Amino acid sequence: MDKAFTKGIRLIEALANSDRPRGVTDLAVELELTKSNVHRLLATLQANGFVQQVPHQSTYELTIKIWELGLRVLRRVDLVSAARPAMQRLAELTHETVHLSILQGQDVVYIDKIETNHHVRAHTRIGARAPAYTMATGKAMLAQMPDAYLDVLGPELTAFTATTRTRLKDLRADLDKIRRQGYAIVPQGEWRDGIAACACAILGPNGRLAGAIGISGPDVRLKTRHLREYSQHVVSAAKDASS
Amino acid sequence: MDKAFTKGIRLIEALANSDRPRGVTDLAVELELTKSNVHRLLATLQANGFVQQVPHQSTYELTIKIWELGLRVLRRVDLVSAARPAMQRLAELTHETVHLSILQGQDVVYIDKIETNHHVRAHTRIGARAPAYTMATGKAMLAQMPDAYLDVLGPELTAFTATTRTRLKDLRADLDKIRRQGYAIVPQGEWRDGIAACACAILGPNGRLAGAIGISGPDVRLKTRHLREYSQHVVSAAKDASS
DNA sequence: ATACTGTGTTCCATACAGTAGAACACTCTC
DNA sequence: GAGAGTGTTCTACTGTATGGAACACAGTAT
Repeated sequence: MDKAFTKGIRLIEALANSDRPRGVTDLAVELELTKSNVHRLLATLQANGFVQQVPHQSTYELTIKIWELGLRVLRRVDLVSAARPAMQRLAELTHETVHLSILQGQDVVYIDKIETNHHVRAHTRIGARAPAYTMATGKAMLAQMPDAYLDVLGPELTAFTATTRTRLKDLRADLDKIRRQGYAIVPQGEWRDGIAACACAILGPNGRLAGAIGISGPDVRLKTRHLREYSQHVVSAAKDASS
Repeated sequence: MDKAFTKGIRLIEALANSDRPRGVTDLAVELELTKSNVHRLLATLQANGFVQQVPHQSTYELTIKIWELGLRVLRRVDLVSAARPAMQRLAELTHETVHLSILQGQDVVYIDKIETNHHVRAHTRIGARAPAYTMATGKAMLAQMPDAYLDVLGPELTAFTATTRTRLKDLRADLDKIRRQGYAIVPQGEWRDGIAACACAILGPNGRLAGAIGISGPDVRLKTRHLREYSQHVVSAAKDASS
């Protein structure tokens, strides 16, 4: 179904993922397409303003048109501006890095953050993805979804640290607990070692899941008792952001 | 050439431009396609994670995947982080709104800005587009391009305000002046009424045009003599951002 | 100078994927 | 319960995307 379109999409992704202009042959090899195919796809992308050739070379790169489209999508979601004040307050109360993320399939995507001024920082980037079942924000959101939601990811629970939940049973137990207490705590990094976090889901006006807000920092500083203490602030911040 | 792909791209754009989820028929009418066609395109987009159906309705909307791709493109350009310090300094020196933009075909796209704390603001949005020949930043950039660059836009010089240059001859004269003095001044809005601006091009390490930095504000406050006075700061800010 | 290997680009007949239309299932409204 | 809207599925045809080969142009090695 729509073979040419699928190829074009994969081409866009390939161009977005590389930080330098790419040549036709190069792309053809990576995507396992013929040169002529890639060339024609690039030509159509160029005709639509998504791609440009760098002058005096014949390599291609994406224009910022995709970025423009992406901005509009984010503006439609509008969670960022809605949650900003609550995030700011949370950052001042806890002096830890505050994250705002949303659930996208089985992944978590960071859409905003406020950095702490501590020296040791949990190094993350806005726009980054991570498996939802390994993150505090991800778990807080998964807990809001029907049980069936987990079925699709099935046995794909790969371990990233020693504490990563690799059995669906353990994960479901975590989610049950989160549902009961209203917030998620991950005292030891299940995605990156040494990171502790606390998060709570944000619900939209219709009562459906909108995203999650959370704090995180090095587990040597953020002990479980601190997380418990901060959890009330996280919960109220999430409540404030629900609008 | 690549009809299906082109249709798919147009579909993505249509979805990005509307701020609410869209139905199949709705989109089919707008894009002048058949329902089945739109439906299949949406299915492929969905399979690739760019589109999702809103639950309990059968309307479609873009996921933030496009935003993720767009962010990576912007990060590659990297002008934003390179120019930030210079923009900050310029804002403090002039107390006017500072804009960072790049040239995209015949348009200017804002990629960053710092707002003034004055009450009257030139209301613009990051990610917005405007015709290059009507903006201070746009003219500063066009002045860096070979004369032939203007030929493509040809007689498409439409007037937006009384001062908009509608004849190519006048525009070329403006650009000559800008080339000579090293910066662009637009004392009376040629795109929006009442806006005065001053801008200077930013060159990359290879000597090629990278973007432009500029200040703007209401012409009742920003008289030509102020613009002249500030121009040195704008020029040095642009020089600082060239790295 | 000349061959060579690597680019990106153009061309073209064939196969097959995308096309449009009709039929279907479903939800609302009247 | 009929009707007018939806979104979805199916299918036979047709026009388009396909990949291979030929081309043009570079830079490098012979």
